[in-house]
Amino acid sequence: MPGCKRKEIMHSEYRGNSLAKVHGSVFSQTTICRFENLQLSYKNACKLRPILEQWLHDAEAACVDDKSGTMDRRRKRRTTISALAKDALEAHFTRQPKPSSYDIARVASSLRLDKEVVRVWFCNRRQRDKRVKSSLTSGLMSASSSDYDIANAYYSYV
Amino acid sequence: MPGCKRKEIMHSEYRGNSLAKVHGSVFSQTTICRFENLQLSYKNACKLRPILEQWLHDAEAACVDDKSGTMDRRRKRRTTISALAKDALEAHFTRQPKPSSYDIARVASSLRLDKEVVRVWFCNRRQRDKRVKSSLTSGLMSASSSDYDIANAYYSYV
DNA sequence: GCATTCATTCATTCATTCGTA
DNA sequence: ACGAATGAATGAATGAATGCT
Repeated sequence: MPGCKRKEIMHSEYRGNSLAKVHGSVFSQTTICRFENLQLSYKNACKLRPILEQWLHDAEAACVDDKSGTMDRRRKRRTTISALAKDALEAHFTRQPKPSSYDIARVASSLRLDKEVVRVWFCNRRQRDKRVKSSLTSGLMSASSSDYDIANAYYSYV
Repeated sequence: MPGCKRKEIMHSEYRGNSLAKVHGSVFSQTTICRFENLQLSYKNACKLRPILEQWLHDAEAACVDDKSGTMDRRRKRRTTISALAKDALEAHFTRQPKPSSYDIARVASSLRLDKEVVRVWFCNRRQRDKRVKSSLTSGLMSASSSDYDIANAYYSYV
């Protein structure tokens, strides 16, 4: 069920200016999305729930602009990993989810990717794996399980 | 083959007021059109099929007006891109479907267009490209024809 | 009227920060 | 160092406005 309020909330955030800070923390569209689709770890979800729910409750969007834009150092340009490479990485992952730095180097060179990119890919892959397995599957946080199943479906095919 | 029922269904929707909601989701004329003309991704089409088919089946259009029209913020007025500019963009696309933000800026200024407009144009162009190649037109909906992905591999030059 | 294009919203992937062992 | 939390950037789904013809 897509939250109706979300749009409003996100809106201001979406346009550069952070908004309504609760407890001094603001969250991105990404996190809201994960929350709504139950893609957070159980622990994480529990922590965020009250905060996010309060947001969704408070209709008012008293945009507190701050533009704390302490834009840190240049962000590395996001690399696009081809589907081909992804398949290869996936294969490696099933065989060895936690490759040594040597393995990483090998894979990286074979796929013409930066070592760091490969390393990070495995990190994220492990996270995802864990999320899928531990987040709400365990049934704790009952909620409407059907929603989760749908979300989960996305992962089932990589 | 144009669906006969479609007109009726669309009609009410077309005029601002959402109608017969199935599962709470309503679709626009655009989406119906894409569905009928097989311009959706395989996955997307599968998802929509049951819903849309039910619509086309249910003759009655119990218009549930709600005008929940939480009319979002001002929508940017649609810019019209001249044929000339389009040709140029197209040329750029064949050379580099995924221009860097710097390239975008360059193209934008050379064509006297807003950077954002150019960026979005490329997004949409890529989508179209993918749709055409992967949807149903080409591969008789063979599941994982990743022609695009393979082609894309060439572009991943970091 | 139906189809296509510009625009926006929603979901996922690469990337970074931060606690902690 | 490593995983957990989090986000910017990107892709995917969808729509309003515009064209055809």
